Amino acid sequence: MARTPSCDKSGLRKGTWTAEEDRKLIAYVTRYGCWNWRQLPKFAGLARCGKSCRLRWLNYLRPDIKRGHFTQEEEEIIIRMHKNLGNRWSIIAAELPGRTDNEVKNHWHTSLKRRVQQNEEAKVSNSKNEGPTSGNGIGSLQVTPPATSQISDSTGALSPFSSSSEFSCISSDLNTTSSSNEKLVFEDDFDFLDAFAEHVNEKFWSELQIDANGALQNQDTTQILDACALSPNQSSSQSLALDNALGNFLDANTDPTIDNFWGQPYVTDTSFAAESEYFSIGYDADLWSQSDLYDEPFCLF
DNA sequence: AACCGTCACAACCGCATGCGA
DNA sequence: CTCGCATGCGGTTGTGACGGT
Repeated sequence: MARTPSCDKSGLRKGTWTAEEDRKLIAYVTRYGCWNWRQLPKFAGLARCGKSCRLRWLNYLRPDIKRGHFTQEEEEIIIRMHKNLGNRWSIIAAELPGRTDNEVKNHWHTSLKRRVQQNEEAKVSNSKNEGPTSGNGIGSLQVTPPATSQISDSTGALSPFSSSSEFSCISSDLNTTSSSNEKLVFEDDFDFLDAFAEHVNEKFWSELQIDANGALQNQDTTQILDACALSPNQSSSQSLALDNALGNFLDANTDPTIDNFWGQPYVTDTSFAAESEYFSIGYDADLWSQSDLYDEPFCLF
């Protein structure tokens, strides 16, 4: 279901995202947020256009994405709203927590559209046979019940990054989530990344609560991420080092089998981040304040 | 086993919109 | 008001999977 990787004339990659690219994007957005999609790939060490990064994050990598089978209730909402609004996919998707406009749109074109058309045809046929009183309106639209396999997975098949029900009970309070009791001390930038990678299979996302717009709800977390954010004013050598680190840090620390890594629920623990000395050591406030790009508060995701 | 048509969906593209200078 | 840039949105395409013949 993926495209063959390719490369366009400008040297930017197109097509299927590799696991390594995903990890780079996740690591970068997780840590620094999406301060500027166009600039992001450069700092994240990705040979992708910003648009592609944004799309990949919003439609696939975001932690609150719900993937897999649409429930009957979700399908009814889509059908009803499409009837009223037409192809306003983003608005329709907004009514379906965890669903993206792209996914809703795809589901409509591949499944619901045909089903609704058949239903309409059936109604027309019935009306011819039974007269004008047979129509019941939108609410009567027949929605095919989910298959047995779908029923057995009543929570919906979630993305590799949200594949457990843990997301439905995310706690955002870093002060109360130090369950891991781990206090890690980071000696430099890359140790943070290494530590991040060590926890990437555990409970990372469980510490973050993200609203419908993808914004962090926990102020403490936002402040932390503000403080550790990387300035584009870094020297080129710093940027280069960062690129290398971002490209390799997870490889060096995560599960050796990529398939296994991506098959795991994307949940890890960030409580260590809140307690780390890294955030008070690695942040140059003066340098930071010089950057016009960062005048606005960070918006993670 | 090979071929072919269809399905599902990730990803791309172009246009629209919002916003700050 | 205009312009340029960043982001959002919806249409469309490309590709692997899968089932039927």
